Amino acid sequence: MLKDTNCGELRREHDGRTVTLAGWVHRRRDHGGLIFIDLRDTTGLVQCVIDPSRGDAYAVADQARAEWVLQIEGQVALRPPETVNPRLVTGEVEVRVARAQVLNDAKIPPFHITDAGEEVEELLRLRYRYLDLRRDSLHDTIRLRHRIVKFMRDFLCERDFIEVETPILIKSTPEGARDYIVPSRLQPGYFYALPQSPQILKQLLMVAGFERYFQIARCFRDEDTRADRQPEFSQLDIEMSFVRREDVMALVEDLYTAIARECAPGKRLLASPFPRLTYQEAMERYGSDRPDLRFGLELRDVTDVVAQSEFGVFRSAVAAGGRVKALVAPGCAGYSRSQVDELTRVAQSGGAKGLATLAVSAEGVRSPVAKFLSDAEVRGIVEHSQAKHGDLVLLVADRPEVVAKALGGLRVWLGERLDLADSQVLAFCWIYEFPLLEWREEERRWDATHNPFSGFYAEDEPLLESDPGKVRALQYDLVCNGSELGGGSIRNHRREMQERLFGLMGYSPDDARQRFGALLDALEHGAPPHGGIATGIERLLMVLRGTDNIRDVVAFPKTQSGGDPMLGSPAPVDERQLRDLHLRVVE
RNA sequence: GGUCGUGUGGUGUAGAGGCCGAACACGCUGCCCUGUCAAGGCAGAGAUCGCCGGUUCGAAUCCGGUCACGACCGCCA
Repeated sequence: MLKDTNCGELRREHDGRTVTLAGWVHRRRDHGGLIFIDLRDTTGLVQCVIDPSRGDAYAVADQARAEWVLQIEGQVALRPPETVNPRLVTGEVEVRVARAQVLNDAKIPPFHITDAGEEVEELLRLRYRYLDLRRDSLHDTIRLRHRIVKFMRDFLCERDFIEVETPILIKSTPEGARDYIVPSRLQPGYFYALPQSPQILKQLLMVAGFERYFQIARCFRDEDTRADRQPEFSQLDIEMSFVRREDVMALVEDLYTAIARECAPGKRLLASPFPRLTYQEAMERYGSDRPDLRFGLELRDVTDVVAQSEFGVFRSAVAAGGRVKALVAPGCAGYSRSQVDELTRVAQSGGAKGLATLAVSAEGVRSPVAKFLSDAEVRGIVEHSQAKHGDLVLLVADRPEVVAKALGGLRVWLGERLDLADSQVLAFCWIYEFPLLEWREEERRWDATHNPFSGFYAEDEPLLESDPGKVRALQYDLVCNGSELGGGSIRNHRREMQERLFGLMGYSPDDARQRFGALLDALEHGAPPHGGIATGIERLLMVLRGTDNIRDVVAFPKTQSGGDPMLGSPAPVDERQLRDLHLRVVE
């Protein structure tokens, strides 16, 4: 080794020890005589002092510049008391340099490699990702990612799970997300697809009798990115045989509780065991199936209060089977016209046609719609919404889904604007009892709300014929701080039932065989009852690191247009390669 | 497919039709300096304002297009 000690690990008990370090010049301070070099390696940094009396070492320190790679030999010494730096973990000591050697020089960095202050344009950071990753915060995130993944592996191995790798080149099964496809050289005109998830393969492993499987699985979805979505990402994929919903949930809850304790010591769990909300309840109370439980701001139903109102917007919405719900913005009664307009835009982006507001104060209620409402109605709204003096009541009237989406969006927006969420808190919760199916009006068919292999409550079976939208799936989502960390279900392990569901989803028996033949066949060969879950690695890291940008938790992320500015991907390929693959680029 | 935002020395910003032959901070180069830690002092180099076109006597600034990056809607079983 070119080093025998890590920079960031030196402490006062190492006083007097002779060490060899190797790392990067983090900062150099030249006093004309003395030169200080903060030498950085993956563990942190330590101050090295070079005295002019050390001729060769001094010459090295004299010419060294930021990000040069040096090997330094010297003696650890306690700093003079008045020069101790309490902001550095290594600040009580320094290394008195005896010898120094340049292992490599470095160009002037294209941007400041530091977490202090300014944000560098992200494109530049991505082009030089290997430099950006040197920053403490990113470096630490990638190391945390490793610790979490290792923790998951250790945790599951201890509980008799085995990790199985499943193929990356599989078969395209249209529906769901768009597949990335890979042309076959040996079979002209045929294509592989990259997995959107190993769903079918892990179910087949259950049929194969492994009983407890997991994988840190790479998944690929050719859809537009978002702040929390990349074209490729990782999931902790789990599947278990002979389990009930409770077993899977308990396992995952134990795992995530332990991760929070071991890997995020600064964070506090809001509640343990994790609260459980039915989908119905989550939508009613929070207007979302992934509620941020770090703050209240629950939605209140005032439909009954205004059902007979003179106010046409409310009355007609109710008459059409819709609802009127309220959200209280605490302390916002004084909002200006433009601030209320902003709230309205948020509501509209959630699909609402408009937003009615009531400002509650000691003097009474001010509202642009007051003239349409009776005193009793105004009183009823204030009472039902539990608004206090100084609060602003926000009302949306529409179909229940629209009301939920609009007010749910406003709730999240207000949570941010009013800084209601404690960033040190992890509010895990489970959402369960999702509807199994939803009606797709454009395609005139039922479709799985989550996953077409989900089982459902046995007692709901008659509803499959009479009212499919009411069938409750054995599906559960793990949610934390308003982010969907993952979801899973108990699967259908009998062919007849799975085929029946495919039928409801509009697949002919032929279609179903075409797409899911291997799984359907396998279900006939003694498939055990089974279920599992898949949770996003990046989503978890985002929550733990408190970032809203997925690129912060991926070593080499892609841009919004799916490219990598460092590698220059995607890129054209040689004519020769295309020929081998029986492809021609048109246009 | 759509909506919105951003693009000025190496980096981050300022600039709102003539005051811009583009300012500031950091960085960089040179000189000075033996206890700093975002070291300090002095001097200096460095950008025609993403790209193309238009309006105007005159454009970094206004307009159109385009490219890149980002946020969002659609999409993400």
